[in-house]
Amino acid sequence: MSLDDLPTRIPQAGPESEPVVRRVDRASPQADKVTRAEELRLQLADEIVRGVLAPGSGLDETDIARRFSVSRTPVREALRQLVASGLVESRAHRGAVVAQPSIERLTEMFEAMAELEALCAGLAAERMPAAERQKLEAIHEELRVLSYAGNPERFHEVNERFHNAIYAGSQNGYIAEMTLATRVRVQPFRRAQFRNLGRLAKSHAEHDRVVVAIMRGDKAGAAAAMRAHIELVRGEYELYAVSHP
Amino acid sequence: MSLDDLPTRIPQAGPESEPVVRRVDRASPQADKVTRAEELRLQLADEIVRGVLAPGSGLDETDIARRFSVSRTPVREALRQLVASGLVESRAHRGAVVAQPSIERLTEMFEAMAELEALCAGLAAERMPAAERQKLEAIHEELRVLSYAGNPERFHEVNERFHNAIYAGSQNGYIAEMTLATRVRVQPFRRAQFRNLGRLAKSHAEHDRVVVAIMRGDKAGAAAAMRAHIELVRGEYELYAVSHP
DNA sequence: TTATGCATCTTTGTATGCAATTGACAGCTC
DNA sequence: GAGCTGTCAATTGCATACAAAGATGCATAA
Repeated sequence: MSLDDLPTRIPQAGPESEPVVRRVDRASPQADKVTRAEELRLQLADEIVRGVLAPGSGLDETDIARRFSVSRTPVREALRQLVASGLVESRAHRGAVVAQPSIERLTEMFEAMAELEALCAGLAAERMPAAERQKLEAIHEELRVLSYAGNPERFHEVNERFHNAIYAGSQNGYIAEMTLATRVRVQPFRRAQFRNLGRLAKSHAEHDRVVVAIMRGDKAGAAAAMRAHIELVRGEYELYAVSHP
Repeated sequence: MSLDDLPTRIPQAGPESEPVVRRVDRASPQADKVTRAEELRLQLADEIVRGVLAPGSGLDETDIARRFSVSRTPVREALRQLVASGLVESRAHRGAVVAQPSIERLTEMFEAMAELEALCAGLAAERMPAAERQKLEAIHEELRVLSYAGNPERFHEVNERFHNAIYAGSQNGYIAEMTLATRVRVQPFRRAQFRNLGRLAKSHAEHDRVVVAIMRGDKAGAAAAMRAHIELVRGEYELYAVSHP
């Protein structure tokens, strides 16, 4: 599963400042895929992850084709790739819908995410280069400020950078991609999370334990702290799921 | 990423004996997809995993279409899905080839596999129901016999069942699928592994530590033993990779 | 009134033709 | 002779037409 081109990218260790603003982030060594199918896939994935297309929504090939002014062929290819990535489900001759996992499945996905993120945190504690550690601390500090400011959207954005930095810290691109893919798949079901403002400060406190452990090179501690963090996040979700059945 | 339909299936906890022999194992609740694209995908995936299509082989749409007596459309869809699953790589307008990861990438994948299998083993030690534990022991015993008999093909087959039983033992379908997907992706690069006959007995000895720990409910021990096992497997691979550059 | 079967209709699956992009090779210039 | 450029062939990407499989709704019978 190549996740090089999922909506959210894992920042690499290279220079932070990008000289040019591009419509789509295409810094990966793997060259651009400027096909319509690819653009559609990115667009649809983005809409699913951002909640514009709610879980369960029907994805009519003809509708989508009309909407983007292309034929059904690239739409079909995009949908197939989304099916493979788990964001979309489809059955032969019965159309495709935005994936709507069962509660049991979501529980499994959260458990997997906790374990994967814990793995990344543990590996990061062992291996993360000094420069990356400093950047992680900087992001963490940014989150501290934002947790006071109480801006959920911005917090969410920087929070993603925080987690991505830890994925990259594992120094294992494959594990980082799996972890990100799991996060992306869970994303549609945790949108409203940071609406709860008290959550921001709590989240920062949990992050703090993770960062301290990583800085200290404490593998087990970092893994445990991250696992706890994700499990608390999952707890918040359950409240949400129950109140919105 | 839905792996419900990868060439190798994770056996569930249900009754072992299947009353009817089917061409393709389709016991999943998710109904059959009897489209040509789907058949092609399974067929091609199988050929890649079995080594019939070597890494780096070109996958010409027209050739494949002729070979299977279909049009290019289902071929394209099958290839797209294989790209998404990681077994195939493709660049726009330049065709598709069987995935040929770099040594670095393969190292990452093996590390991921070690961690995922260790995770499964640990969870299995905690959660596996008694009936499944007994089946695991039975498979382990089967492997013991086969390690004497020295039949690499059969050993390989039962070995897969052994690992699949542990994936299922995690009681987490999502983690089991990720682990299996990783195994499948690595598969083309470890074909010749059990040619080395001495490896069979060693493998069984390593498995033994895993099984004992699982039976004892020793989470950490099971994880550690499995991690060690996979890392040894990786060691064997490196020898193979070096001698066949 | 309800259930069942048939007809039709919508939607997806497949085939095929054309357009666009790429990589190579030949010919030209320096 | 080396390097560049333009043209060409091969292959993929996209569009459209047609076929097939579910879904829907109505009619009819119990």
